[in-house]
Amino acid sequence: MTGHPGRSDARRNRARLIEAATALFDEVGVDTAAMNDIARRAGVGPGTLWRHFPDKEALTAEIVGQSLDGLAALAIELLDEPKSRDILREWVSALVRHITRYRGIATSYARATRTGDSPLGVRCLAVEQAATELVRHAQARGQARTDLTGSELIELATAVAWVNETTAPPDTAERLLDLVFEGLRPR
Amino acid sequence: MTGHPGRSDARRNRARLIEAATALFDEVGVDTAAMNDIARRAGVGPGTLWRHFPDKEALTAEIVGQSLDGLAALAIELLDEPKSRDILREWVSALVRHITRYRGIATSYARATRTGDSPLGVRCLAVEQAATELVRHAQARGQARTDLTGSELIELATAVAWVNETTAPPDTAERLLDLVFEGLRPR
DNA sequence: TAGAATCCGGAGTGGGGCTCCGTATAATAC
DNA sequence: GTATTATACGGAGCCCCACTCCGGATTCTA
Repeated sequence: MTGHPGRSDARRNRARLIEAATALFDEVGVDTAAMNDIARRAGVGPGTLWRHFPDKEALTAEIVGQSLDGLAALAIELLDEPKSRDILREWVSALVRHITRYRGIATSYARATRTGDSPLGVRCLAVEQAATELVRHAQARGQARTDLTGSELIELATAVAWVNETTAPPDTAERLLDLVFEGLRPR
Repeated sequence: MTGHPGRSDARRNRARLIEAATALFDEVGVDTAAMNDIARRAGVGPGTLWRHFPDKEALTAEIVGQSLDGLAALAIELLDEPKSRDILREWVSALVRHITRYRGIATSYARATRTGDSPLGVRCLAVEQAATELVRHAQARGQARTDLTGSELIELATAVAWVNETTAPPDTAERLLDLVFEGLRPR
């Protein structure tokens, strides 16, 4: 029940690395966090870090992965919710919150989506499929325009998350999402 | 009429640097273009490059600057156009085209907007003022919801430009802009 | 407890942004 | 045309970072 078999110190170091990376990502953001610092913080040599994770993206995927899977699961749950709930809006809010959880993830996420063979890319594909399903249901409920696709929804959510962590004053995400959902035109 | 007074070789080198940078930005994008490569391409030592432009952002500002000023000017022109024209949509399209002109500019633009004292930041402020004016006119024409601000418009445009050059398949910008303007809801 | 498989540590590499200073060159004065 | 001075140039070099390599240590197995 320890995941990989391998040696005991290897498992321990892997856990320490993930812990250290999570902490550093939380403090300074994914793009600013230096790999050497993560290794030092974990009490481990740089070589050990690079053996456990072939590149920085693999480490990012490991940390961001679970909550990404959670998003796919959340989408499936929402499918059965009563028609009164605005499932699409709720899910996109969760998606944006997830992407803005650590600063700099939006870029990694975007790159991973384009080249879907990486460990993070596979997860992104799952999320996109969940989005497609969710959009279909929302359309049937009359809560989304009929020509909207799951990819477009994710692209817009990622865009809002990125601008929220880059340009905009903090916590503008919800306001921007409102604008995107209702449109810039008068209703 | 040579701009800076200074020495003749200095003016010549400055011109060569801008030319080389423009070419490299066009080929590989702003973020990928290495300063040393720009200097070599201009037939100039690295030191010369750094004396003319204190950091990479200054060089970027020099190249992106003119068309940014053009955007502010375009906004003023559009104010006098007949009511049949969709001035807000046209201007935002131009803004997005400008940001996607060189790959990687969206990030520089976003950073510059937040810290408005840089050479690029000043230009961004001008664009933002133009946007505010334009939004006001569009609202008077009934072409924009009344609670929309110029900053929000720019944030969304920047977001779309970024996702268009990062995640999305090429030339999705117009489609995404349509979605943002009309909203994800059914009309 | 010895041998083998596995893993660790950290010095090292290459690239990129950026700096410093001895030297060359353009402008000016004579 | 020459000397002087201010200005600009060139490129070696610094620091930081992602990433690699291998001799040596540690864990597992028989």
